[in-house]
Amino acid sequence: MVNNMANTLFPKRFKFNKVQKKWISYWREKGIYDFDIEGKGKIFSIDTPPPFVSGTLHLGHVLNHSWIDFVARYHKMKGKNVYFPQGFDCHGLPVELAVEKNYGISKDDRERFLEKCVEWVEDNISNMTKQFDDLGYSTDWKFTYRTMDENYKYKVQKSLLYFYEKGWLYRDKFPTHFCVNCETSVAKAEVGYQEEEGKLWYIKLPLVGRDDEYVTIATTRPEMMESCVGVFIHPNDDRYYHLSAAEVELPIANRTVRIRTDNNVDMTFGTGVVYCCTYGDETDIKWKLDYDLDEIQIFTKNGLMNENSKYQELSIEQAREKIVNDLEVMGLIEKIETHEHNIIIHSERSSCRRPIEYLPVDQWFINVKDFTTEIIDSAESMDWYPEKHKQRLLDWAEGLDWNWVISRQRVFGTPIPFWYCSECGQILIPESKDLPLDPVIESPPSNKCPNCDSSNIIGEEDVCDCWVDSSITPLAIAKWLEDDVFFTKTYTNARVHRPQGYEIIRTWLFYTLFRCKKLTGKAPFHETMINGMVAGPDGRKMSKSYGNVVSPDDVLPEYGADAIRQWAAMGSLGDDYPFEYNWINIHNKQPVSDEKINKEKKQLSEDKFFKKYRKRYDQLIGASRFLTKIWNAYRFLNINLNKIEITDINVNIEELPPIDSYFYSQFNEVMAKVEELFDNYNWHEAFMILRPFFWNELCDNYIEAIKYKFYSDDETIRKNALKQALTLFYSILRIFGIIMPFISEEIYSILYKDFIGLDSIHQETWPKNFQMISAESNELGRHVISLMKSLRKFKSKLQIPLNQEINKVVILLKNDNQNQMKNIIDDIKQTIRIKDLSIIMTEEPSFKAQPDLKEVVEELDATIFLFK
RNA sequence: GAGCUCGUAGUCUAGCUGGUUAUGACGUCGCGCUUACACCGCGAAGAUCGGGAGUUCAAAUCUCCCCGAGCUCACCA
Repeated sequence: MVNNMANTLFPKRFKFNKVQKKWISYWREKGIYDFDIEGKGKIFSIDTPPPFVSGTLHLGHVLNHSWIDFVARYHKMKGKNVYFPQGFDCHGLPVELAVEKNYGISKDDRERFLEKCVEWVEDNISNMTKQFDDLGYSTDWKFTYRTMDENYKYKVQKSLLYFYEKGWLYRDKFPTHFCVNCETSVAKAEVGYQEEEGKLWYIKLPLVGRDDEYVTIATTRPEMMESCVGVFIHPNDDRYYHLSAAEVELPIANRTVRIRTDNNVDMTFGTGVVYCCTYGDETDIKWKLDYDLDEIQIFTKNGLMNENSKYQELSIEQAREKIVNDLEVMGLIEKIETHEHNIIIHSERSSCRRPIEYLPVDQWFINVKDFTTEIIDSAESMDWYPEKHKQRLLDWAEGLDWNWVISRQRVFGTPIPFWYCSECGQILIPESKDLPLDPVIESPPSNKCPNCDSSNIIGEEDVCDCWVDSSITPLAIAKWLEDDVFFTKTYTNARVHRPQGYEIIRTWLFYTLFRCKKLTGKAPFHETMINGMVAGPDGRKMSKSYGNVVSPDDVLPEYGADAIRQWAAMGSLGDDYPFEYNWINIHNKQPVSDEKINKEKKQLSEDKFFKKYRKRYDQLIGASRFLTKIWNAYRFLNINLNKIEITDINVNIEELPPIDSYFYSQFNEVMAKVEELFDNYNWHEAFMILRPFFWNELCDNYIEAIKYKFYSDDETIRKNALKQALTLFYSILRIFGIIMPFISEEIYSILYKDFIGLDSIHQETWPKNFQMISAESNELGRHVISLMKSLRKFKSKLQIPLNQEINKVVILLKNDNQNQMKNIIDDIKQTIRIKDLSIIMTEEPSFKAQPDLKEVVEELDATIFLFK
């Protein structure tokens, strides 16, 4: 009866599906992961990456956030008061696109559009929150944030106001990537390059004051002639040395411009002479700034020539044709070559893919350039795990030469909370108490421009770059501007940890270091843990276009969170990590080559294909097996707990038998290593130690060596053996809780809760070393285990089944005290199954019959004689 | 094109402040149901550490070159 009960509680396999849901709600009800600011221990704050609200987590998130959860659980166990909130990054173009597509609402219907954006984001957040829970994520949701919340926007806008008052935020006309087809400026991330067969025109420009002398430039954009503001040659170019300060006449424009020298000119391209226009490319922009050149804009926002051009009203393409024609008539075209080049296009919108122009438009900027040394200092003062990624940030900071354009011509984002005078450009700032606000809706503090008295005051329509939002996450979670006490405790006086991927070191980490330092005077982080990218089985980053994507939803239902978290723990710090799978034939379970799979994918219908083939996730299979192993080890203890009545699991360490002494001290050693590795966030190596220790030592050797005592006639032996095993297994279970929270909790609730009394194993502390283990006993235990391993090996060699009894074994030991060995004869006899075992210290004995095996075990200085 | 990181058995991975038979996992092979676990136990095979050169008594480990991968930046008139 008792046994049946035990079996229903403890089936042969760990049924994670039933268990996970139960514990997720239990943890929430009991407030197991609640943060208590008055709690014990120094506060350790984790500034987790807010995922963009795409609606679903991918394996990259799983890796990243599993590690973060390890950090949180580990530090909590080590006695820190861990503050572990999780937020969401809400703003972004994909939201706008989704709303346009799914609801068919246009951006122009601003109010309704924004409403739908919020609605869409909220749906996605609820789904992603569930996914985090399913992963066993130990965040305290009461402290979550969303960058679209009024409260969050308030902080962002307040930070902008502060930056403006300090003079670090300014509005300026600056060339931006502009799609004249979509009539909007676009972020750098939205443009790409496309190879195209173009032409290179060689155009003669007459030199001023020298009759019939020309200099020839090569250009792919002849239509930009009228916007030319300078001509450049390389300072070391002997061919043009004499022209260094000359002036050229611009045909059609009828202006003259100077020739200048600059190292950025490629002498080998074209003629080695290039003209600088408003704006052909980023070099043009750089030169404009470096040499303070004029700005002559000739394009309109919808891709036509403007009033500064003689070709006004023509499209850019038409103008090009016309100009080339006119130049030809003037005899100024030297030659035309065909030319392969990459043109910059609006690549992120597949329906557009038209060329991008650099148009000067009014933009908001944050001055970063002047603060790079401070950022570098902040980065240098942090502990980096691993160290190697620090270089990424330093290189970026040192090489930065432009300020940060923070305005985006979008709708769903944090509004830039200013107004400006359309006459004179005067900025009107809001009052702090009115934040957060949308200047498009709210009226300005004054209806007249304080500078020029104009009444054309316009609310800024642009919204912030998402990094403006996310670069204050450490402040937002610390209730900056909201609760001074909380802020001091969780930011100023806390140890603040920043976990993230290396791909956003130059953005998120960089901007956060900068902004938080400027806003609070204190560098935000003490340490950062950097994870790599999750790759597909082909080693390439997971991407739909490579067809190597695995979604957590593909694997979580089949393997469970504890298995996926083990996969995460096996990734090495700071490096890319592949998620392995092989295609197998469902019928014969044999692996199938990629070529065959690709062929079959094309030939078979999707339905048929998935009936025939499936992916096999070897890493997860390995992880599941470990869970089964853990499960059965505790199941075995539980079976015996149901037979042997004990009221506590206290053990007297000093009086542990040899085998227990040995494994208890092994545990101490393993824990010391694991602790050091965890301290360095080296999950991978720690797990590589824990897994074999548990499996090969505690299960295969320890349990096997003591299990016979569970059936002893002596009640004290039975009870002590069980208590000793339960205690040791409990210590390691607590650590498993960090990586595998569900199975640990389940086992705890069945086996240990009555003895320990805590609501959850996740309230436990890091196990202390077992003190006072007898060194002598430990050493003896080591010998016993070693002898057992050898004897098993011999049994295998002689092909004797493990359950078959050996008639006689004589062990000749040179170095040991025979009296001690007497204590362990029973251990060996019972575990290895030997009828007649003797341990002797004399010289080599002689036997009537030849032993079936005689082996020397060097490390023990022992000789073993075995008679089947 | 530039910078950074990486390239170890069939697959993934440890070691990489130079010095034992290069670690572990999955897979493979042989044998086996020890009062838990066959998703298991015992044992075995399998890597000249991407290629080449150099430094050294000694290199997976340091230096240089080449090849390949990933990320970031630039893609030029």
